[in-house]
Formats: sequence, structure tokens, C-alpha cells
Amino acid sequence: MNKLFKIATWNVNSIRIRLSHVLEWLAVQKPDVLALQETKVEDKDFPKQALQDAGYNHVFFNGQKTYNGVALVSRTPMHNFITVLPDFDDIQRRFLIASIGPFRVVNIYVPNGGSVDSDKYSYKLHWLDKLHTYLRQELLQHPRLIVLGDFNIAPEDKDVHDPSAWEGHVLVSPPERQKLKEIMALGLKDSFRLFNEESGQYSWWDYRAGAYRRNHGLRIDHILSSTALTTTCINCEIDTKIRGWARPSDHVPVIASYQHVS
DNA sequence: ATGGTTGGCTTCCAA
Repeated sequence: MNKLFKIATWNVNSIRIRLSHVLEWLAVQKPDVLALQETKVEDKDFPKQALQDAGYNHVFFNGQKTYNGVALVSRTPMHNFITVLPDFDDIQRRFLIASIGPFRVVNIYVPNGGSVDSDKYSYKLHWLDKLHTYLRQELLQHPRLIVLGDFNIAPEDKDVHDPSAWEGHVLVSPPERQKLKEIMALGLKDSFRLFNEESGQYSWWDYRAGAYRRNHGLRIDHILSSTALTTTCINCEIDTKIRGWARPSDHVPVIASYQHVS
């Protein structure tokens, strides 16, 4: 019997502020799993109960005070968690892996990078190197791999509202794009681009300068599907309309659906 | 338009 597995990623920019949006969105979209980034709360403050009351009984989080923080919210049980990138002594909480049904799910909040001449940028490139090394191993053990989250990288110029204005800047610079390309060369496809090759498809708009009103966006939130999953991925879309909700996150959710034989 | 806004727990930092 064929069954659909619907999974989404959303940088909520504070789960405290955005909890009502998350609950409302879950009630409408009803994904099986939601991967969150920038939760910005310590684990003791994560609103686990509210999500469980909404039918998402399995909630796992990896947070810290003020910055970063990732979480997985699921209707079905999760197992075999990993919360740190191996071989990388990092105090920033940006990484969470779990097994969910037949899938291995890797939720990431890639460092923003600040500006290309900053320490944050070299930290970003280093982080991507460690991710690459880790995913190579992970794919051997878990061929049905989904890597999703806020990548803070627009893969191509068509993912950028004004490529010439953005040229060389963080989020689009060639070195970080190259790192993403190398990670995808392990056998991970951009699920959104399996279905839509158009430009002008964005997942993030800066809060500043009326960027959303002018549709000055970038596509930096992604769901990568391993080779074993690309033929079962039947849809991937960006839920852009909720950027227009009252007091929104600067990111919107990306949703992918997979068909699998159970 | 080298500007502008949001979140955190602040008199600024990160995005």
C-alpha cells in the first residue's frame, strides 16, 4: 500500500514568538514532520506540550539561549538522534538528525556567514566541510536520506532577485555555492528543482527595506533528497503566502512529499 | 537609496 510522507522545513526566527503561527500552519498543512531552525530557546523552555496537544506527540529539540537552535516535530516516533556534527567542537546548536520510519532526516541551520571577509564566513565554510564529511558517511549507512533546513546559500543566480546586486555577497558567494555543489555531488538533489525550474521562487525576504513588499527574496531554505528517494519525491513547494501573515518570520516553509511502499 | 526591521533580554549583537 502506498502512503505519503510529507515533511517540511521552516526557520521560525524564535519559536516563542512564532508558536501560534506554527500551530496554525500545522493544522492547515498537516505534515508528518516539521524541521525547525532558529528556535532561540534553551531545551527547558521549548513549547513541547503545545505541539503534543496539536497531535505532534514526538518532539525533539537541540537549543541554546538567544541564538540558533533546531528541532524536529513529528506525528510518528523518531529514533537514533544525533545532535552534534562529529569531529567538530562546536557550541552552536545547528544540527539534529533522527530516523523517522524508513527515512533518515538531517535538520540543519547552516551558519549565516556574516560577510565574506569575516570570521563568521570562514566558520561557515568550515562547518560545510564538516557537514560534507559527515554526510558521505551517513549516506553509506542510510541511503534514504533527507537533508533539509536553512542552508543560508542561494544555489544559483535564478534563486536571487537581483544577482548583480548580490554578486560576491554572503549567501551567494562562489566558495559557499561550491561547497553546496560538492555536498550535492554526494548524491543529494534539490527537491524543489525536481519540479520547478523557474526563477523568482524565494523562501526568505529580509525584514529591512520592504524586501517582501518588493519581492526582493532569495531561495536559501532547501530539502535535499538522496538518489534512492528522488523517484519517490512527488512534490516540493514553498509556502510563500504566510510571509504575509501578521508578524511573520523572515523565512517561509518548504514542503516535500514522498511516496513510499509500506 | 550603503538604507532598512526583527528578536533577544539589551543598552548592543545577530540576522
